[in-house]
Amino acid sequence: MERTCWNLDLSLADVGRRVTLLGWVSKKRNLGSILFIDLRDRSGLIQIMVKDADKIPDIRNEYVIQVVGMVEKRESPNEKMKTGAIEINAESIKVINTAKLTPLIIADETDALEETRLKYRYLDLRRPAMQKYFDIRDTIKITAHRFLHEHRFIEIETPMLCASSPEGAKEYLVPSRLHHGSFYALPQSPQMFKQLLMVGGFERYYQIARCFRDEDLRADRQPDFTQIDIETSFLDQNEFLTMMEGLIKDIFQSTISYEVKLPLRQMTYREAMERFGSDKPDTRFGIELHELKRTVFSQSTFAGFVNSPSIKGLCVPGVSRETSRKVIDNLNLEAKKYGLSGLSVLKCEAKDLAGSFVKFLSDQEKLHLIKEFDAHDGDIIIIAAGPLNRVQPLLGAIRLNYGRQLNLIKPNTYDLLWVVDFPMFERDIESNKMVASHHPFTRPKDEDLHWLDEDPTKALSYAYDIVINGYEAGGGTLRIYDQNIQKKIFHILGLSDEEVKAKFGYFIDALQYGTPPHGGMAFGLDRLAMILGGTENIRDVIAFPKNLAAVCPMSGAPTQVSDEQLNELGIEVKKSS
RNA sequence: GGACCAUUGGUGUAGCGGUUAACAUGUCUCCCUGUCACGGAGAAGACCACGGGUUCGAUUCCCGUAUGGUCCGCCA
Repeated sequence: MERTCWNLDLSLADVGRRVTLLGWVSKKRNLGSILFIDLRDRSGLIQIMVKDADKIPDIRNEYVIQVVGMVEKRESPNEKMKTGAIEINAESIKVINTAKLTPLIIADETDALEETRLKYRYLDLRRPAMQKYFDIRDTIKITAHRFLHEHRFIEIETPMLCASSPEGAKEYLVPSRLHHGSFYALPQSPQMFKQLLMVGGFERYYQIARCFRDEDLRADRQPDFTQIDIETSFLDQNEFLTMMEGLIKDIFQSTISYEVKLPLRQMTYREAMERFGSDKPDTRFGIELHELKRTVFSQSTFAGFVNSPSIKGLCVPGVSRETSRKVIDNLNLEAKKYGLSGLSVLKCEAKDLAGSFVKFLSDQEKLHLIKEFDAHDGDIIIIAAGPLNRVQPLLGAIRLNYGRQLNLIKPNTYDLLWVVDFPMFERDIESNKMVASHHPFTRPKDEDLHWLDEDPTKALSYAYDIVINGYEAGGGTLRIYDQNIQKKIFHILGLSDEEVKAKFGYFIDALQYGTPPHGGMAFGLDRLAMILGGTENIRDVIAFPKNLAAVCPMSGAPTQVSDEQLNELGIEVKKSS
């Protein structure tokens, strides 16, 4: 169609130029015999000025129009607009298409609820704020492509239709029409393929990879999502992390012009859990966790403390007055979520502690607590007791809630760090079996190999997460290439040779033909876009996302299919009552 | 699988055991020559999510269901 440029291509330099613009009517301001139209295209808004409003056709919001006119300097510029110094003096306006009244206001300050926005996503996406998220997302991808290409990576696509693998997240299954009763699985990640590409000799691979996980959703979790998936050969952990830091630095620079200082800090998993109660700590504010079992309460006679393997606490400044009965009830509710019967809240008043729990404390313990936290009047101290793997996450969650509630996190600040040295194994609470913390191909740290025989839970791994502002923005591991160690790991996981063969057969085979030392990671593209775009909702950076019930509010997916389709696939569906 | 919160004109909110259900915004009509969240005047627009209960009376209180959101489990 006839179009001379996009809106934001124009500036004062173009005054006097005759242009033809295309776009949507964003806003109309009719002052009688002068009419203003804000015309929106993908680049942004520009003001159209119509001197003789009677001569133009009836136009309403979101009509698609073509405007022919002269670029003029404005009598009264608008500094808030990028094109605020100029306007288009319209000679003619042509309606290219009309629009129904939209169910939501198409402006950055839309007041529509997310439910409505998702139902009419195609309209929501017209909002400049939304388009900005996708610009950022695109810039991340372009930057990654360029950086990785320059570092001799090659992008290779791996299959979407894969063999089901028994470990890890639940998979989306795709029935086979040609093989009734058999199913493909959509990849949770290209994990095995990328390792096989290392066996295949590519040395440096990447892929902007779609991944699928049939798990319950969260504000930062979608069932289909995108990773910048990376694998390299012949790099040790620090060589690899240094390279990835370069990528992250470039991404921050190109998207938001933020300079990331390198090298990034490394914090061990253990330290992150002990100090912040999270393996993805937001370290932009304090309220750190303190160990109390060995210190303040070493002599405690309180039954709840004596029998607890750990007691930890934190001190929240200045919230004593707001800490009503209801607030304390909610804290206890939070504790129950984490499998603890409750927690203790103490208020610091008149250089002493108050609250229903003080009766269980000796004077010495009270003084010790105040000193431990350097607590002042108006502060509260929250204490949780129980198994460490519940106490720490609980206090970590409470810490984060207060950090947000008290606005302790400065906006537009970025906190990047590596969390390293994850344990190889965890003990599953229900089955008491040993399970791999990451996956069974994660390489144990050289200096921890002896623990595999002595006490596997003490063995740490070459595993690393990049944590940005309290989000796990990516993670990965070095992989095992020594088959003897691999056998030992399977043994610890309680897998027999037959089970290994059945579960990982072709993969284990492949590793026996000269596998290079290798390792990699995957960045969550959606999470990066979310962090850099400044939103806490991953749905904002995904064009057509699913809601928490894994339903697409616009298309209605998943939907029922016809009996013909099912017959062809040899599938019978149980009618749910 | 579990916990909590929400559901009121198109949109977003307020509200209360008895109301003409309020406000903002959007929409429509009229007026307006420099607006830009334009302004002014007026109008239309709501079985207060659904089902049951308590009550003389329920949009309001209670229970259930549905939908949505946040979290725990889960996410090698």
